[in-house]
Amino acid sequence: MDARKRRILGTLIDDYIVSAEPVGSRTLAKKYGLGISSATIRNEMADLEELGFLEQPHTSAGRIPSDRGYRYYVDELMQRPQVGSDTVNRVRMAFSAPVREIAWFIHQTAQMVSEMTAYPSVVVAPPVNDACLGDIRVMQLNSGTLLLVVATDSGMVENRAVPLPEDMNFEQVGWLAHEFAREFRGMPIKELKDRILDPLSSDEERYHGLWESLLAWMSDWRSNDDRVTLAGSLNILKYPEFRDVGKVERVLGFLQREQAVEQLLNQTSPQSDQVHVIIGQESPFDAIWDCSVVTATYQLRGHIVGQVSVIGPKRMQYAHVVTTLEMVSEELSRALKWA
Amino acid sequence: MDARKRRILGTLIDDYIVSAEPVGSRTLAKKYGLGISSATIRNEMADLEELGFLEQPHTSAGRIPSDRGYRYYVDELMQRPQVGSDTVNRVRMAFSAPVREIAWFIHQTAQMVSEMTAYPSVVVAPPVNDACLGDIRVMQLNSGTLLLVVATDSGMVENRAVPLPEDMNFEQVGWLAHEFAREFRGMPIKELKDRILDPLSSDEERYHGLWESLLAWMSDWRSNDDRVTLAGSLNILKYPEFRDVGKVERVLGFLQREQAVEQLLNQTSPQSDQVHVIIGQESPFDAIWDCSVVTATYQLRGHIVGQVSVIGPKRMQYAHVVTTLEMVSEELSRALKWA
DNA sequence: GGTTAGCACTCTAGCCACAGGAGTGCTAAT
DNA sequence: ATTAGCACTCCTGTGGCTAGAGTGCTAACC
Repeated sequence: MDARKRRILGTLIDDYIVSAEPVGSRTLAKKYGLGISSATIRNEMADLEELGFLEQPHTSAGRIPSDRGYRYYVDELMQRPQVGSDTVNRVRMAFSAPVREIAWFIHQTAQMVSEMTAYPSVVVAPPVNDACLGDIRVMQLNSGTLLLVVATDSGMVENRAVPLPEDMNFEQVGWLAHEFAREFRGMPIKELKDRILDPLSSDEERYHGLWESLLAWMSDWRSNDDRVTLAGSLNILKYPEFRDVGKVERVLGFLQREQAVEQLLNQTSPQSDQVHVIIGQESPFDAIWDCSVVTATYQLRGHIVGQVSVIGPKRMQYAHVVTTLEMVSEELSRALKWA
Repeated sequence: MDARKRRILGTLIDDYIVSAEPVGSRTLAKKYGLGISSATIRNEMADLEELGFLEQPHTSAGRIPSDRGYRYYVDELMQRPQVGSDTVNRVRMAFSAPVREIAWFIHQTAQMVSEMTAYPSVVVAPPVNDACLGDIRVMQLNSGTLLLVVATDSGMVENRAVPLPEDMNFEQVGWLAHEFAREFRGMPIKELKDRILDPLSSDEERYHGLWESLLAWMSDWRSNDDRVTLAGSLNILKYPEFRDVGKVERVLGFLQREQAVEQLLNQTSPQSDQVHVIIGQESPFDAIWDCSVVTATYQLRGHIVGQVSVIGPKRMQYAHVVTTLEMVSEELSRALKWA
C-alpha cells in the first residue's frame, strides 16, 4: 500500500460516501486533481480490488468500497474535521439545563446526536445494578393506593404504584420505607437484589410482607430492559440504500430489540474511551450487515457505564460521526459529574 | 342503494381489504356465491361508481373503494365479529398486574393493541391538567442533589432532580414540600399552574425561591408533550400500499409529531364512548390521507380522558379493529377504576 | 519502468414495440 | 330485468435494441 494507492482509496471512498454511486476511474481523475490519468487509476484500482479493498458491482461499473476498504479508511485514511464551536456550545447548553435525571440526559443525547449526524442514534443508559440506593419514599396517591419511589444516588428513579396492603396504613408503610432506606442507603442495587434470596434479612415478623415486597420489587427493577433509547430512526429512510422496505424493516426491527442492541454495543465495543466502529459483517447480527455502527462510551464517576452510538449505511460519514460522538460523549461525561 | 348494491359493495370491500388488488366483476361473481352474473355485477358496479362509492384506477382494472365507499361500509355494511374470549382474557390478565401507574397501562395498551391488530397503535394518556395533586416528596440523591417527586392522585408521576439551593438544607426543603403538599393536595394541577401568576401565593419570604420553583416546575409539567404513546409502528411496513419509502416516511413522521397526533385524536373524535373512524381525506392532516384511523375513548373516574387508537391503510380490517378497540378501551376503563 | 492514450469489450439502464390478459361497456337475446 | 357475447381499452411483462459508462489490455511515450 503505497501513498498513491492510499490516496486513491481515500478519495474514492470520500466520493462514494456522498454520491452513493460506484466510482469510476474517469470521475476520480477529473473531479479530484490527483495529477494522474484515468488509466493509471484503473491499474491501481485493479490492484486495490485484488487486495480486497474495493468491489465491483458488475464488470462495467465503477468500484465501491468493500468492508475491508471501509475498515482501512476508518483506521488510516479519513481526515477528522474539527467540531465547530457552535456545535459544542449547543451541546453544552442542552446539558446545562437545571434538570438532573440521568434518563433525561440519555434522551437529550440520543435526540441531539441523531439530529447532528442525520442517522439514527442509540444511547445505552447506565446499568441500575451498579448504582447505589439513594432513597426510598412512599407517597399517598389516594385512599387505597401508594406510590413507592426508589432512587439511586446517581439520579435514576423508578416509580411503582401499588395497592396499600390490607393490614397496614400509610404511616406504617412510610416508616417501613424509612427504615429500609436507612438500613440500605449506599448499598449497590445488585447486592440488594441478592438479599432477596437471604431469608435472614427480614427480621420483623410484622412487616415481613412489605419488606419482602420492597426487595422483590428491587429485583424487578429493569436492569436490562429499557436501558436503550433510540432516536431519529426515520433518518434511515433518507438514504438510497434503504429504499427497499424489507431492508428498513430488518434494521429498524433490530433496533427495537433492546437486548440485542445492548449486547451489540456492550460486547463488541471495548471498554475504552476510544470511539469504536463496526462495519457491515463485522457485526454478529446479520440484520445490520448493510450498516455500520459507531460507538463511544461515557463515564459516570470515573467508570464507563454506557454507550452513545450511531447507526447508518456502511457508506457513512465516518469522520463527522466519529468526531461528533467523541465530543458528545465527553460532554455527557462532564455533564454527569454532579452525580 | 338497494340491498343488492349493498351486498356487492360490501363483498367487494371485504375482498379488497384482504387482497389489496382492484376487484373485478368476474372475481366477485365466481369467488363469492352472489347468485348473479358478472354482467349484472358490472352494471351495478358502474352505478356504484357513479354514486361515488367505487373508483377505477384505470379503465381496464377492477374497482377499488373510494373514501365514501369505506365510509358507507363502516357505517352500514361491515359485520362485527365477536371478540374471542381468549383475547379478552389476555387483555384482562395484562391489566390485572399489580402495577398501577397510569403510564404503565398506557404502554401496555398500545403494545397489545398493535399486536392484536397488526397495525401501529397510538394511545393518548390522560391530561395532567385535569388531575389533582396527590403528594409531593423530596428525596436526597446525594450530597448536592435532591429529587422532587410529584404525583397526582390518579397515579401520574413526575420526577425532577435539581441541585439543592445554596441557602437551604434537605430538612428545610423537605418541610417546604410537606407544607406545599398539605396546602395544595387535591387541587387540580391546572389551578396550581395558574397560581404561578398570582404573587400573593408565596407568603414566607424565606422560602420564596423554592416555593416558586415548585410552582414553576408544576407549570412545566408536560401537559401536552409526552401524552402520546406509539407502538408497533413497523407494522405499517407489512402492507403493500407502503412499499414506497416516501409514504412510510410521511406517515411515521406524522405519528412522531405528538402534538399533531393528539390534536387529530382529540379534535376529530367526539367525546363519546362510540368508536370513531377517520377515513383518508376526512383527516385534516394530509400526511395520513392514505390512512384510516380508528379511535376509542377510555374513562377515568367517569370522565373520558384519553384515546386508544389504531392507524393503518384505508384498506383496514375495520370490523376487527373496531371490536378490538371497543373491548380494549372498556377493559382499560375498568382497569383504571382504582384511581 | 512507470505512465498514458487508445481501443475493443462488457454490462447495465432505458426505451420501444409487442403480446397477453384482465376488465369493462354496450348490445342483443333471453 | 338479467345475461351472454364481443369489441375495446389499458396495464403489465417481455424481448430486443441502443447509448453510455467503465473496464482491461496493448502499444507508445517520457
